[in-house]
Amino acid sequence: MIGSVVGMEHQVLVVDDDPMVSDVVRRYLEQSGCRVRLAADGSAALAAVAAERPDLVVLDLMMPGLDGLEVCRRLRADQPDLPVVMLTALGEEADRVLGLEVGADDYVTKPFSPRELVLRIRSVLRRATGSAPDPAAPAMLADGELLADTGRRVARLGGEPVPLTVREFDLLEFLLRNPGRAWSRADLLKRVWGWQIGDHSTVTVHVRRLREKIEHDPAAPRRILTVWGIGYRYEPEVTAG
Amino acid sequence: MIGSVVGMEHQVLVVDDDPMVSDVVRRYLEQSGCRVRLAADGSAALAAVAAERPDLVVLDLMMPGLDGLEVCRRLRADQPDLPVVMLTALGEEADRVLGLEVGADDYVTKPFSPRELVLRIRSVLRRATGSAPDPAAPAMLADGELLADTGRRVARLGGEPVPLTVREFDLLEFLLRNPGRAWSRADLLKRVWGWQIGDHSTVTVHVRRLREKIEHDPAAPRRILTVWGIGYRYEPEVTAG
DNA sequence: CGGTCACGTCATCGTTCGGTAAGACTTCGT
DNA sequence: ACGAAGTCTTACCGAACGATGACGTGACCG
Repeated sequence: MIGSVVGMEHQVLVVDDDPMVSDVVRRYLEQSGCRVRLAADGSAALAAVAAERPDLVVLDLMMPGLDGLEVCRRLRADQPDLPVVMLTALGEEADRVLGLEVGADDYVTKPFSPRELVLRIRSVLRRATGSAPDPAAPAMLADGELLADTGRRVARLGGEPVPLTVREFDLLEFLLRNPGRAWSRADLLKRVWGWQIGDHSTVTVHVRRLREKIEHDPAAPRRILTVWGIGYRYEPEVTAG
Repeated sequence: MIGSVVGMEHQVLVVDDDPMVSDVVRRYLEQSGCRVRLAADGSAALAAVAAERPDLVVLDLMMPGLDGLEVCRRLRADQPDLPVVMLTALGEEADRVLGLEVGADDYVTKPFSPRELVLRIRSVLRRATGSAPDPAAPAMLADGELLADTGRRVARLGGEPVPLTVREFDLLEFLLRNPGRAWSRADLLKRVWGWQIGDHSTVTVHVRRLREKIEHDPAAPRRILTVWGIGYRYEPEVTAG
């Protein structure tokens, strides 16, 4: 059970030309307590946004006519605060960077688990509606000397700014949000990269690069620990609770 | 059973026409604390879901009669929240098929490592039960001073972390979940290693290594006891109450 | 058009793991 | 007490795994 978004019922506009997709998405969103409208193409989407004033738009990247990027740009021009979650396929040229560039608040790669999508949407909604302190999506993640400012997407180590790339920050953010537990490379690929399949060494390398930046001694990491035969685990400096 | 199992015991339905596969999967899942039901084909699966109300379904894609896709669709129509993990042979069709069309929550390609499958299943269950970012809620097996944290895959002896290898942890976990009775080496080979046949000395050696790490005096073990002529038995420090 | 940066991939290398074998030791039946 | 069967202990070695450095590509910038 996905559970309802606390407090109010949100209205979500789902824009996708494939009914197969939009239908599944709608069912899941409705289940989680959202009102849902559908639009099959870009211009319908723009019209629907004007008419319905949704709280969030789920936008497929590849569509006939106005594609997701273009729709997103026009939305941004008009309503910069309207949260947008992008749907992209793996094979598509545009990856997340492109999506984020035009101002999407999050993206989900196809094929995705509907559950995952709903979680992302809820997270974006929570952030967007600026609701009170939300333990599920704090803007600042801190552990001892290490601080991750998810708003500015900047990390600090004892006050000193640490330049992290997009991937590195995503990875760190995920680990900080899910500390203590051992995550397999496949898990990380899926939840940080949004890939269902892929080369596990990608994770290995990025963990290494991240360690290089946030561990005092990268050869003997104290935060991002290797769980042999399993994956990695973030060890909180300060034990929660 | 000793050891407060913090975190609930899930029921999982495994659907596969190949007993070879489903049997191994079942053993691993049971070892990791799930109750398991088997179904050999699609219609049996649907019946079992209706009758048993499992928390999660592991579904083979290729099956005679109703295949995994069809089963998944019908499940979705009825119970959109029931998590499904797909088993697929490495193939090209998998991506398109699996992502949206049927809404599987994850999939694992054959051949797979049973351990990886169990990790995925746990991961899906965790998300599904909505306890995602909760580092305090992994299943803990405890007996007196000894603690096995299955989330972190770390054991503790009186608070002090004890580094265990994958096999050692698996073995300990099994014994903690099945204390008090004697297990033959063949049993352990089957249920911990997933082997039907094999050298019994493998077990002997691993028990030795485990004792070395968790017994105060490995020469006079108080937890993992030898049952002469039979095998081994985990002796709970605290008698179940 | 170079130069830089991010990032995925690959090859290599050192480490760890874990199964096996062999000998020492203990238990048990006679 | 003796031999046989069972168990413990140690050492070894191939295989699996992770760390590391380097390369190729594409995006972005001057």
